[in-house]
Amino acid sequence: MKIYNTLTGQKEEFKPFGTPVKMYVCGVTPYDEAHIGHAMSYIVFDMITRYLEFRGYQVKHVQNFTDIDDKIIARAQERNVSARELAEGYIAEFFKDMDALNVKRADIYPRATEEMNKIVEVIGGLIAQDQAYVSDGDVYFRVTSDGDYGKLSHRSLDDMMAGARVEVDVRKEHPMDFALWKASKPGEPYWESPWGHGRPGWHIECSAMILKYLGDRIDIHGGGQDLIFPHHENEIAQSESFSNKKPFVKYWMHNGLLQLGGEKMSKSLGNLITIKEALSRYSSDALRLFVLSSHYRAPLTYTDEVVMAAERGAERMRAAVQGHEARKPMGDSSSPLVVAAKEARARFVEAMDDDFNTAAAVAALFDLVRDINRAKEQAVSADDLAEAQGVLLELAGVLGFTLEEVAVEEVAAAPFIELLIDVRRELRAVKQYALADQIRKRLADLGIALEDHPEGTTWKASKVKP
RNA sequence: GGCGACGUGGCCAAGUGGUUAAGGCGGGGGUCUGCAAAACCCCUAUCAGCGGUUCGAAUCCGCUCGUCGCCUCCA
Repeated sequence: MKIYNTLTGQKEEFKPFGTPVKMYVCGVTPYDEAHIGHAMSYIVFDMITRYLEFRGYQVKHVQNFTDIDDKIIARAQERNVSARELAEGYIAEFFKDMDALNVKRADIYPRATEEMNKIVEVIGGLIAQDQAYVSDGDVYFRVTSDGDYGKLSHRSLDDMMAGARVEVDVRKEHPMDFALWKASKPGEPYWESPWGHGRPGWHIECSAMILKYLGDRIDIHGGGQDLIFPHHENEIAQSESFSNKKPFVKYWMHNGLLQLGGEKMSKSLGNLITIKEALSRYSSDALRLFVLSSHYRAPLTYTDEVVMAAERGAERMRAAVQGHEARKPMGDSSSPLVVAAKEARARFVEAMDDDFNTAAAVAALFDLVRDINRAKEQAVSADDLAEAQGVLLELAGVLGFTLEEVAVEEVAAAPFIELLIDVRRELRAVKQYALADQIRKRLADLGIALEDHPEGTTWKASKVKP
């Protein structure tokens, strides 16, 4: 399989260093609710993890929490709680969101505040090698000590200086030098270090955690494209300088950014939609289909129209696996449906092997959906149908779809819905269609869709408005 | 100013040198239905513009127009 590597700008054959595949994905700074941009990123890397496992790789997945930084301190002071309490609360919310999105848990979730020993060790090592220096209680990384600084974002120090948006800071030797350790101000949380009380800079925690939990060379490092510079650039500089081993990361993977109404959704613009808000309107499968309908490296624009379209698509997939019953595989059926399922699988794998082309993989799934529905009308054997549905469920599962019916809060209302359906059946029996149709219409307005079949009437909750 | 991405049907989105340009949503017409819904069938594009390379280009090159991202906290 091939993976696009930001470092080289090319698709490369995936050859991990060994087993397990070591993967690190940048996590969040838990000072607020996670938004749908985070959802996109973690859905993407969830899909990548699931596919690697589907392809037989064992994956060791680490994701951090930046639970101490300026924003956390500021927010905690606003709310009059400790930085730790604030972070703790939003970490719990983050896990709720990820679970609701059916994002599989990483193996380890280290937190910056709990990795101070390793962080201090790495900073100390860099100072000892003269690649970092202490200045007024801060510690800075000396970018000129790293011969290939800028290789990930593909620009030179000269290019960056030409940007001219760098502030002059007398504490730094070079304007692009960045903080490894920040001295604390009075009243701020701090940790002990050889350079005085302070806290780690943003980039160093990831280097330290990777070195500690995965080693000095890892296979995949992921995050949003907005992290390429400066965050990941600095991580490479620190890590390779400290360990003297290259490459620090074999495949750098970056997802495109989610836009909202044409604008990038970002904390500074304040135009955020939280994951909870999105999930109150759409199913998690719909959000996932929305994300995976395009390539992970392409930017994506969130609009109600497009997510609603994904909701309808998700409903069609769900309907296709309805009534699936697990059966023993029958071996080699030559029925057209089973053959179609095999073809869908082959197309799916081919698409995914090409840098996780989920858009093409999803297309294969929808073709299988059509084949299954067609077969249902033609009353194929239960074994063949179960087999094809099983393939659809399996492949959809690799992309992280649950294909479970929309959870109905109205479940408590189910007996009443059944009652209305009974009444309506009586009305239809005596051809009181106007009343019968009114019941159907008003239930539809409440999000309950009725479907009349020769065998009787079924109902389901729907997120799609009639 | 520097670096980079992108522009495919009404909307979203694959395809990056050669059979009928995937798929989803929407729209139109059918089948089914008391009517619907769901499902199925059929229809709905020549790839921003111009020029070039080539036997042949959406796909390569150049220019023009347009959109966007990064360079600052950010997934």
